Amino acid sequence: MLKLSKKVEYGLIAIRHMASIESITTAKEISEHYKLPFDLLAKVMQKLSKNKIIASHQGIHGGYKLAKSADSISIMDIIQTIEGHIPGIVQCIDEGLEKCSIHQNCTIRNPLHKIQENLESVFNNLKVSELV
Amino acid sequence: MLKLSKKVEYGLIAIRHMASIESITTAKEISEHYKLPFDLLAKVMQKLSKNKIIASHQGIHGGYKLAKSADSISIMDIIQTIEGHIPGIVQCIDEGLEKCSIHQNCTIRNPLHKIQENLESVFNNLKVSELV
DNA sequence: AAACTAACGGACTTAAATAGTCGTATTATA
DNA sequence: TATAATACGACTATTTAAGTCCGTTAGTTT
Ligand code: SF4
Ligand code: SF4
Repeated sequence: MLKLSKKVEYGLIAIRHMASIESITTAKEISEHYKLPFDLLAKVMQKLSKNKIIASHQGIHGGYKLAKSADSISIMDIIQTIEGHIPGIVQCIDEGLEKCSIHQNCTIRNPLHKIQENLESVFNNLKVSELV
Repeated sequence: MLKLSKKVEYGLIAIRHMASIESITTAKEISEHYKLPFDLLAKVMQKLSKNKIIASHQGIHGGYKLAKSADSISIMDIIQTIEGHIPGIVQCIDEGLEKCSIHQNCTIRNPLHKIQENLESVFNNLKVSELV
């Protein structure tokens, strides 16, 4: 409950790595350096690349590097990219109100949505450049 | 990811219900009123009772009511009671550093622990009396 | 004392989300 | 043309969450 996924952790580690070096790097390099499962990391980096957070170069001396400055990438950008959406702490935020079978009797929605806002601002305000 | 469990939601609904009325109420009453699965709700309430957040009375006119004032119960109290522990956003908080297979190479631990602190204070500072 | 009703508690099953793997295609370079 | 990298989709396995079942215990009322 309330746990970040490993994919997000791997993404954060990879992004932080790229932010700390200047040159291009590869998924293999990162997976070996940090002992991360290669296939999983590779897919995470592909998503980050697709969303223009990192830039990719195929071919024999290819790899990845940051596509923007470290202080313009928020943790939420990374989470949203990897998970596909902003994570909600309750079903009605993720899937819409109607999807929750008890929404007509729900008395806790408003306060939980306030908590959600707090949570989002925490992840929005923390930038990659502050990952120290 | 980052989602509250239904057990916690059910607990919050039940607690809020008890906070809004004066008299004793039963698990059956709440489960019917809010259309919650009885067995699951019952176990949640038993945990809340065991941790002295609500008081139980067995027997034919028994039931539950709050054991303390609504402004002295935090959302974290409820979460901690139902989940059995304070939830950590990463493995090393829940299970200890050694349990994470990559902890020796982890570069993101410190900032994530900061986020954890933020998160905890949000849940600690919100009281049942503010569930509106 | 018997019947009733509500809390108590453990074991179990099912469903869903997460984590990890595999195979293959594409692309750029040397 | 061989090589090394990204790119993608399908698949399996593991873990967690959700829900159910069944029997027990304990007060109340008749
Ligand atoms: S119970 Fe209320 S807060 Fe939870 S998902 Fe349903 S509507 Fe949203
Ligand atoms: S990767 Fe780092 S932050 Fe995540 S659980 Fe392991 S030690 Fe903790």
